[in-house]
Amino acid sequence: MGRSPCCEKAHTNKGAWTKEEDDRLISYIKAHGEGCWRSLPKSAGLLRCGKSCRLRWINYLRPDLKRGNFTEEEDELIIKLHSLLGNKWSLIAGRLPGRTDNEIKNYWNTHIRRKLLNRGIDPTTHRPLNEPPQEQPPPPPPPLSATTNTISFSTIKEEKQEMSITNTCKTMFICKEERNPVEERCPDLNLELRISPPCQQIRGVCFVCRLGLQNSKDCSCNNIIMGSGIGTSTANSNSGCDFLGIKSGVLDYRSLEMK
DNA sequence: AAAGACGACAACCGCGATACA
DNA sequence: TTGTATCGCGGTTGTCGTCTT
Repeated sequence: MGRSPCCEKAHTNKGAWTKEEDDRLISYIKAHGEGCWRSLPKSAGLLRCGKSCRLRWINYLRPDLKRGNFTEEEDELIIKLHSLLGNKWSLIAGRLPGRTDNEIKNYWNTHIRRKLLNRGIDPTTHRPLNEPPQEQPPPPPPPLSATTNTISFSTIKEEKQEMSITNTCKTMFICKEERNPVEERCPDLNLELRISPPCQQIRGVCFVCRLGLQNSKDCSCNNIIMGSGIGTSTANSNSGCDFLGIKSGVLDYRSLEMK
């Protein structure tokens, strides 16, 4: 039953990779291809965990990697993608050829985060720091045709991820605008997903409270009552209110479009 | 010049999803 | 159907180089 253990940790090297280890890994993968990470170390004569080999290959040894500084265009793309996807580094990396999730994650934490803070933007929410509470609900989003951004999800893996987002949405009462069911089967579809807090933030009670989590940090109706929240919550608006601590603006997937 | 602080990034760890026996 | 291994991901840590005092 099951499989044998991933690796014998007692007999594996840890820490920085040597040139010799790199060469062994590269030549083995060139000869046999990627995959079978579990058996790769033994076959390649490496005293490494398969997991470690995979990481080393994906992040540093792959021939298609683009090394060097990020361009301004890449910076802006990362920021935009992060505002849409959050810390989904692998998805973001999928949109930046030659860049890895680990590289982007490190770059985000060391450069972009600071860059956004200098701009007065919260790197987590992508909203202005110290944003004053809004008296009025945010204006309704402009017509879709005017706002749709195009993000191409080109790999099967990413499509799978998209599906998981959709499935998650369903379990979280997230509304999906099924404007054209045919598009769902098309790889070039515009998902037109809209993630909203449960439409029923009824009578000023947020979804978190409805789950019995009153006074939770995720409670947004406190914000309404106290008038001191991030300020976008309204009892009768679907747009712009917090949902489990995540801005619906951030979760507005209507702008994701499959290519 | 030395020591501590800080930044950058490579690598590890833990977890969830999935595959497999 | 169930238990376990594998894979892949995101968060965190460790280490090394550079800067500042």
